Amino acid sequence: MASTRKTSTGKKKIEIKRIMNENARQIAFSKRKAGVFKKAHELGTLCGAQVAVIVNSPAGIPYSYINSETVIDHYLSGDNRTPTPPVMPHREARILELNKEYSEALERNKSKYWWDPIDDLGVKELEILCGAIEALKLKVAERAGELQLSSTSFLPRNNFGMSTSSSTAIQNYQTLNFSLPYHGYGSGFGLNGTGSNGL
Amino acid sequence: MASTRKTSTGKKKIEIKRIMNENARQIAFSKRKAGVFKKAHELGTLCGAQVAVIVNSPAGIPYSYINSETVIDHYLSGDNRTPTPPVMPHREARILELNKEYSEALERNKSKYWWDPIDDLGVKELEILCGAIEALKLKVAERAGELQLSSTSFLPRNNFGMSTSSSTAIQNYQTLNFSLPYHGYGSGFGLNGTGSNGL
DNA sequence: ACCTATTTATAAGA
DNA sequence: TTCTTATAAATAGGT
Repeated sequence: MASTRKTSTGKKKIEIKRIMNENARQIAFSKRKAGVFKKAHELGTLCGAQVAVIVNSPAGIPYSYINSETVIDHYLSGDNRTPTPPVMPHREARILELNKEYSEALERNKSKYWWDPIDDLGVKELEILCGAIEALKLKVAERAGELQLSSTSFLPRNNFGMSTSSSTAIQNYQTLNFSLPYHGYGSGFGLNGTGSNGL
Repeated sequence: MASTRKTSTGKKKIEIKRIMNENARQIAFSKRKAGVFKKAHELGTLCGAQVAVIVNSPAGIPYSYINSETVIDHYLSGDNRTPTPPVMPHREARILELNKEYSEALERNKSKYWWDPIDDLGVKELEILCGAIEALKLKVAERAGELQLSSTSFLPRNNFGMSTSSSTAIQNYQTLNFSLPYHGYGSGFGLNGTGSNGL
């Protein structure tokens, strides 16, 4: 031990309100986004829960963590046949395609955390996000069917009138994992130009 | 101080892998779900980021935290006029309706954290989730337009072919806050019957 | 639900 | 951005 010099004043308690200093806000965003993704990952892993986290930076850059052990396991297991449901709506078919594409993308990117920014998949990842959201919506629609939403007077506006008959067919294709960087689209959040953070 | 008896062996480090004990897994799910929601809330508040977290318990019960200071602030400010965009697609109109409904629901429920389970809003909240997902999808579609996805050969399957012309119109109506309990639908996760946790 | 020993996250600073 | 460190916050195991 060469020195015992104190190099930090340490963490201080802060109020949960908007950080007004722009630079400090950017730093907090980076750190805490990573923290939330990590916690979401742990929740999914420890408890077997499906988790989706989508964050838009103040400048509008989307990041996300979306997991589904079910989907990933299924595809990586090599069983790529579609389950041939009684009726396969286009929407579900599309999700299956996206899941497959993503599992392939996954294999090309082995980083410490697999939600780390991937530099050359912007368009594909956005596609996958579309699919993930579709999958979540299907899940909701499925549940809506269970709750018989359409019989409630509250819901003439409901346009998710899927029959519950397709529920079991999509059981194993709900969500998927990925991350969005889209750096280079920071429409003026005024930081130093290192750029890889993409706020 | 009547006693100095040690009442706990304290936290122990655990591996991030599925918790095999069902009861322990349920407890971890409850605690960590709250933790993730809180962290997501802090990220949004501190950094002004839009955040959406959706969690399905192992039994399929959906919970979510979705924030948008923009939307809530707008509606709570009393300016409920629609912005009258050049063309208002049905989908966007629907989101506006849902946002308004939710801001009203918010006022009726003041709990420590506003994503705490609300016991009698199941159907309405599910509706709102549909709207939130729609909003997220719009956001993605908007971004897809910016990236010119439709000109990419990769995307003949893209069915989000919105024109970018509506982007600015929906700028302030992207997301909203809420929480889903849906307790009482735990399809056999086999716990003691306290029930308020809703796994 | 509450307790508390520990681990983990993170605010400041370099 | 990445590292360090003091401190705040989260939480695993128990009651």
